[in-house]
Amino acid sequence: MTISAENLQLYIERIECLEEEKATSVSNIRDVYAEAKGNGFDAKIMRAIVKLRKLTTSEAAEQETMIDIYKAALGMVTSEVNS
Amino acid sequence: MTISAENLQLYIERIECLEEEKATSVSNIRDVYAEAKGNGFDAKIMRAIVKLRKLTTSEAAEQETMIDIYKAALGMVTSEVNS
Amino acid sequence: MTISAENLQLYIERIECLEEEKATSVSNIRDVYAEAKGNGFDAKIMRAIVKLRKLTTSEAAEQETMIDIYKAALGMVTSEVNS
Amino acid sequence: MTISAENLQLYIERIECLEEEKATSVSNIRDVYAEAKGNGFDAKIMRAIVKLRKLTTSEAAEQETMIDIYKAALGMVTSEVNS
DNA sequence: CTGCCATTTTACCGGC
DNA sequence: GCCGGTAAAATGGCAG
Repeated sequence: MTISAENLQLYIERIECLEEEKATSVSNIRDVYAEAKGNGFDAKIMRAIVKLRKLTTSEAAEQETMIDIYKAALGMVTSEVNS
Repeated sequence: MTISAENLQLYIERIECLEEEKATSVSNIRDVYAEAKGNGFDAKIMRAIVKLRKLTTSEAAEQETMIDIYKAALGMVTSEVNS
Repeated sequence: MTISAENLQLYIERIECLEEEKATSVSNIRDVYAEAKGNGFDAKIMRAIVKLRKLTTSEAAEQETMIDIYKAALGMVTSEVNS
Repeated sequence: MTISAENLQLYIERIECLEEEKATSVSNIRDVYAEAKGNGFDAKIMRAIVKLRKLTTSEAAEQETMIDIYKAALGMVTSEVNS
């Protein structure tokens, strides 16, 4: 046999373990939403809030990227716009 | 009424914490695939394997069966559906 | 045979035809970028511009959705913020 | 230098036009799947079929072989790798 | 050839 | 309980 079965086995096991961890987190998140809902909160709105707070962060990075690109674009133009 | 902004705050925080956990797991999973790849394994195939092991035997079989039926209907090799 | 092979055949063919169309468009898009690049333009920047112009439209809808959700949220609060 | 904003404009417009074409195709494809589903076909399986038909026979076989090898390495049923 | 980005597919969640 | 839409994951394609 040419592929090292042992190593493969170990990788697969590590992955499956991590996936279990992940599944637990997902499950817990669902539980919190459910609990909140049980106390009168609207899950949809909560999701929107969570999403928004994520975006506020990651969107900044995105904007930065865009700005960098446009800086580059401004260096590029050499343009004859009014031709 | 006792539904309070404070409670909402707490729920949001719990969720965000759990999402961070989840993100960590996801990141770790990616790392393991990357490491495996670095040692000559094929990540795509590994993903297929992990998925297979998740499926119960009957589910996997059922899906296969369906695909075979459709293939047969289209005259794509394999088996005799109309026997 | 229990699934109507003919209908299936037809659906598959229609899909494959449409996919071909789509592939042609994709290919043409690539060609335009390549041509532009050949004339000194930076494809990356062009992609950013195209993306931006798309976002400006579809992001408006997204924002609307968010606003609606928050309107609903404001209707919901009944809040005791200062408890 | 002749690289002009006007040319850029034209390229962008051509791209946007082609992207619209592409979007139409994508939309039509979705519609066909929806119609098929409405007539009792399983869209997921149909997608699998379309994908299969794209793959050359040899590619499909190769992938299958790889999966079997990995499965064998993990002691997951099927075949004898080390023969 | 590797890493990144876009697209596509899958799974989840909320509504009917 | 199912369906539709929405978000996450995975695959594939492109540039460097």
